[in-house]
Amino acid sequence: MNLPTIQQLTYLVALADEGSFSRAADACFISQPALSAQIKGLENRLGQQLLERTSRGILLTHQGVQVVDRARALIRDLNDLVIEAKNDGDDLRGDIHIGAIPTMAPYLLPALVQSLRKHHPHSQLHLHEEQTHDLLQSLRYGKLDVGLLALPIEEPTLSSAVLAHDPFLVAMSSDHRLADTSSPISLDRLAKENILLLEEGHCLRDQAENLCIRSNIQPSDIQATSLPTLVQMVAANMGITLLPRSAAPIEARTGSGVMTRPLRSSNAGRSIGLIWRTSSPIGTYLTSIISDLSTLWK
Amino acid sequence: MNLPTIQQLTYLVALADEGSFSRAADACFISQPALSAQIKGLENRLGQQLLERTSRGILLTHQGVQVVDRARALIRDLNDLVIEAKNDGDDLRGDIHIGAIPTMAPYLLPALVQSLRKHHPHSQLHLHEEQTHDLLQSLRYGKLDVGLLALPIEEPTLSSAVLAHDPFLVAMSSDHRLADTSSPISLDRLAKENILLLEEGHCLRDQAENLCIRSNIQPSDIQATSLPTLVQMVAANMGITLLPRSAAPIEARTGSGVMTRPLRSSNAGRSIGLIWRTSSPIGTYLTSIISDLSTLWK
DNA sequence: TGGTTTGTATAGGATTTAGTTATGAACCTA
DNA sequence: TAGGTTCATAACTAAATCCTATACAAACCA
Repeated sequence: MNLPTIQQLTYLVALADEGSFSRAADACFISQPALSAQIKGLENRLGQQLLERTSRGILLTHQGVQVVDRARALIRDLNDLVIEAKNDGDDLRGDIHIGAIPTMAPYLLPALVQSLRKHHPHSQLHLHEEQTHDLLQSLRYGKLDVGLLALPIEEPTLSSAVLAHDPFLVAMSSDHRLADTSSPISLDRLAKENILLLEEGHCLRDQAENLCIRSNIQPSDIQATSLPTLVQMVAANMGITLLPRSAAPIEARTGSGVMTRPLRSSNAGRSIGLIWRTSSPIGTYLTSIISDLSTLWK
Repeated sequence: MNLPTIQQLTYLVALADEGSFSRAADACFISQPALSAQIKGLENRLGQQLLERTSRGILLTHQGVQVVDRARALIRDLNDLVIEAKNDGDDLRGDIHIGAIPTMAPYLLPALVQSLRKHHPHSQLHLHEEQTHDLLQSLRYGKLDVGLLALPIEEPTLSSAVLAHDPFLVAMSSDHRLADTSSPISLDRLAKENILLLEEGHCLRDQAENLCIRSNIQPSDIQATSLPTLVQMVAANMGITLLPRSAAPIEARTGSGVMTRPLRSSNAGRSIGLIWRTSSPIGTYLTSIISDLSTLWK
């Protein structure tokens, strides 16, 4: 079915208000014949005579009155739609789905959430914890809007920004023989130690493993399913591990039975970054978040 | 402000429903580039990105969801408007203003009203009593939709139809010396009588007066303000008068003190007719009324 | 890894729609 | 009867809309 145009309805309303074709045409800033043609078109589409043309102006038929009433409401609603849509511009609204990898979520998400809530108080945040691979997939499919993970990630459809560098610390039980001081320790000293790693799938595992390989260190074949578990194993003196500095305040807090020492003359670690679809408008709104967090985590 | 088009909103809704430009374009029976262009235009008008274009289809932004919701409602309302307007075709609806001249209203309006209510039960009838001149003016200005009056009336913007012929009867007091029989009476016999007429302004007066002049009869200079008054004067034996046959059943009913005799070999009288603006759609609906009444009053 | 499918965007041209001015006929008013 | 209304019509122009063809990117699949 061929629907009437909003324009036609607008003209009809003007015609009803002004009471004559010529005045209505002036009010609409178009010529009188143009208005005549549009009204005629509207009457044709509706299959109804909406008004009587008299020598003195116009008279609305009963159908005309009905249509004008509804048209007014319709135009008002359409205006509302536009206003509403235009207002919706200064901050993000609605649901934002945030994903974070498990080795970052507990330690870094709180600050991200805080910053987002500060800048975009009208949005509802939803938090998800996924490993990098799944997180990227969810991002591509629109299940997530932003991801917090380790960079670099090179993907044509995704954009990312580094927030901070997250150096690795050596974590060991407080009883461990290397725990006599908290001064930097060189990588060589770890060669004889039993190095515990996370299980496959965690990008942190890959990063730590790579570091070991590059330093000719053979890691243990015991694998932990999560960072807290890993730290528990360290606390139980089953070995030592490489712990991101960002996790230390929580995992190696005083009383945890675990202590950390930085690596000497090495900036081994991971990059903490945000990632999002390039096509998503969220990119625009993330700049302030990024500057917030990179300051905080400097 | 440049409002979005209903078409653009329709396309947006289709896009939201189908999830991809190509499928939505198919559903709308247009090409995919055409749809792309329209959606782009809509986004421009709203100043908002409504959706993300991904390699796999589309994702609605938060603004997109909002706009789609409102757009659905708008399209539904517009459809309602069309359906409502189209349905409004089989019978008349709403207010119909009917005017009748005072010498017809009491006797003929009831049947007209009955017929209108039968054929157009959804309309509200409003009755007005005006003399011909004012009635025609009200008709032209749209204050009335139909008039019941004496024809012929030749006006370029008005159409009319004759319903019946309404012959004049001679009305006299039952005590009158002509009241000895109810057989036809010739015009000549009235020459010596005192003929009472209505006051100026009533078309019935003009018609009766013309008949008198043509027949060389001098009417009385006493004038009645209304037909019932005139009949009262006749009953009081102040003279006789010419009474339309349509008024007789009421004005000269048994017990009224008045009786009537037809005119011999004369079809003097008036034509009962309907009149309306040619430009008014009511003309279409009047045909059945006209056939009703012309049968009834044959 | 290369071909196919499935997405969207862009370019150029045809068509339709909406607008213009000019003009005309009917009517009101002075 | 002249002049100013009214709306309608005609002929033309401008712009919006849509088409086909093409490009290009990503996902899929053998």
